[in-house]
Amino acid sequence: MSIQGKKPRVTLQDVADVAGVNRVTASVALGRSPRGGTRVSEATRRRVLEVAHNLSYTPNVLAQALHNRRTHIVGYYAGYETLNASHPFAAAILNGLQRSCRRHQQDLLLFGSFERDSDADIYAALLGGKIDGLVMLPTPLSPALDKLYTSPLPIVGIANAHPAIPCVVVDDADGSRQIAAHLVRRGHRRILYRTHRERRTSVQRRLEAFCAAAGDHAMTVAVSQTDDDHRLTEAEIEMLTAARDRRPTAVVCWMDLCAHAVIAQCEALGLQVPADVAVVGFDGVPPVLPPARTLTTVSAPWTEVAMAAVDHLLALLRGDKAPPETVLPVTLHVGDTA
Amino acid sequence: MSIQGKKPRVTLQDVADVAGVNRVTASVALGRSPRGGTRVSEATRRRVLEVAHNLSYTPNVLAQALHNRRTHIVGYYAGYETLNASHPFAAAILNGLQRSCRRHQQDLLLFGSFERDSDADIYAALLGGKIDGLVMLPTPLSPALDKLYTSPLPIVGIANAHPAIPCVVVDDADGSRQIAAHLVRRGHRRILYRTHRERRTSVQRRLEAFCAAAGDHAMTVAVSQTDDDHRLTEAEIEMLTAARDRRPTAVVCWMDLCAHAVIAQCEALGLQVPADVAVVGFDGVPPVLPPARTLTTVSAPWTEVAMAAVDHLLALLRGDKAPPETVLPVTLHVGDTA
DNA sequence: GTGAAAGCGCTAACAA
DNA sequence: TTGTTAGCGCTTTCAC
Repeated sequence: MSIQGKKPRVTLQDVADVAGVNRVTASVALGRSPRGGTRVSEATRRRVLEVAHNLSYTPNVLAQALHNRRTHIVGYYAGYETLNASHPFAAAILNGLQRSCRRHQQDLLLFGSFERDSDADIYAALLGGKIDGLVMLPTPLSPALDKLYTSPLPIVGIANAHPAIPCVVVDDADGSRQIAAHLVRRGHRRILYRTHRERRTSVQRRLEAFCAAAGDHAMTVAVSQTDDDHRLTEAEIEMLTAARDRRPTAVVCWMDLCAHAVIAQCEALGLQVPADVAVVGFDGVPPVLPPARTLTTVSAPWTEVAMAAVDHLLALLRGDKAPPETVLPVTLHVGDTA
Repeated sequence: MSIQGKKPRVTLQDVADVAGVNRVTASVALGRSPRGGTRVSEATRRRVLEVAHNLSYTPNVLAQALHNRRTHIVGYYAGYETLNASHPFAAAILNGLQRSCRRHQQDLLLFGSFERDSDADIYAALLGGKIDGLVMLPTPLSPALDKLYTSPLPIVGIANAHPAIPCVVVDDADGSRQIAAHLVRRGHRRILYRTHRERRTSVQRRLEAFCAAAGDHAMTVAVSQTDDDHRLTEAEIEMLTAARDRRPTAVVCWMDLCAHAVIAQCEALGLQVPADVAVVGFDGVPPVLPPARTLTTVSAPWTEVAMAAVDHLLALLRGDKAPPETVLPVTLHVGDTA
């Protein structure tokens, strides 16, 4: 193992000293300056460049950032949600953020879940100046974090719309309508819609659009609201195991992971999917591993959402403005579960 | 949408001005200083704190970092490999890094793949001072990047051992031996071992240990080396479809994703898994979605590897030293494919 | 207990 | 074409 962290970093002053010029001259010669073309003589420039190379000089981006007020770091904050990269949704977002950041030569700083920290700490971490702007997943925040939206920090939201910031979302309502239309075609009339308790806009929009569309198609919808996406409630089990002519013939879940959990539990209850109950999800991130069941789901372009979010954020940083709400289209993918 | 990026940040000077004290006094009063307890009067301190709170003052971490030479940011660089969060391995690593970073109050900066950038650019990005230390996936680097190992930047490697830096790896050799033992018990004698062309130490160790163990167990091993983990080569297909008494009865893959691809293709060729060919993987990251087949694989604690890496990195930053090679144990998980 | 001075490394503006 | 001055926001050292 090498002697790490021992050598002091090579500074611009060092380069200037060796090259026998002023710090500033060296700085300009290194070419990042505006009209550096005429400022430094060709001879000097070459000398400085050579010295810099010999010394393996790398500019201290911190000092640059302090001066320019630009770190070229974009932050991602998943709200109170843990940023679990194993979660297909989170992974898709992360991939999009990375792609876009690379394209724009920005670095990506991940803010994980802060369960333990106070809101003040989160606020400080986010506004400490490490990042130029923030992409976030707007969830119902505590009041203390509402300050975020009026802070000097440029913010773009994804997945959930929020009136205070530009947001990039998918067409939740349309997805729900597509699901409803599909189920009607398959002859379903009694639906169990499984939603999430937290009032995120995307969750709400999916639910409302589905209920509306279901009404138009003369389907009856029982709505089940829960915190735990992975376990059926007593009430749900009771419904699903009721008499054949009364129980719902399809379960629509607000997101894929929930749908997969439902499938597993239905099968455990002796219900065939989709023969006895059809199951539909929402998100449609293609799995890397071949899954047991190909879920019928609304496929949403989460990677593109993340990329658009970074684009908009950088527009804000340039002083341009970003559209309040960008809605990306979704598609229904019919699998073997509904 | 709010007026973003307009308000100037509130600075320590602002706080000091309003509180009617010197910048320094304010700084000390804010309590980050060593013996601030006695330095500032209780009255002053309270006043400063109150003003700071009223103004929603957040210290500029950049300025702090410039002074302290500590950004409290840990970087992760996946080498030339794309950091694909959908890849179970990458996701497990990311989760581990995040957990450990949060625990240690560090931020995590992701360096994506730099395919397009020159080595010099990578080097500059990594050494620019944004990060205090780096966790990386040592892969056979270009000579230009070898400088990284002798640079002042503290580095800890994961997954692949590298003599120049402290590394955290899993017990590749033991995993291979467990696989060999399992296959012998199941009566396999002719094995196809599918390895990767790039000479990473983990890949090498798995291969060598497997061949050695296979030899001990009197199994014959055909080694197939390839760039493309997802597609069987002509030669492999030929082997697998040879006469029953000559073809390999088991395929051992250097990693899970490869194994899943092999399974799919074997089945496409009309070969039953595991009846006609058994398939074994390596990595064993538990999938979030229920997979079609439960792979027989060596399960490695990648999340813990990542966490240990951050721990060691922070030890280096403290001036302590980290063990050259930390080896974490693995376990064979017998699924339904071998 | 408090203020003044110096410096972290860099760059924009102004002189020479 | 080059050097000087000043300042980004903060903290540590040393006088008062």
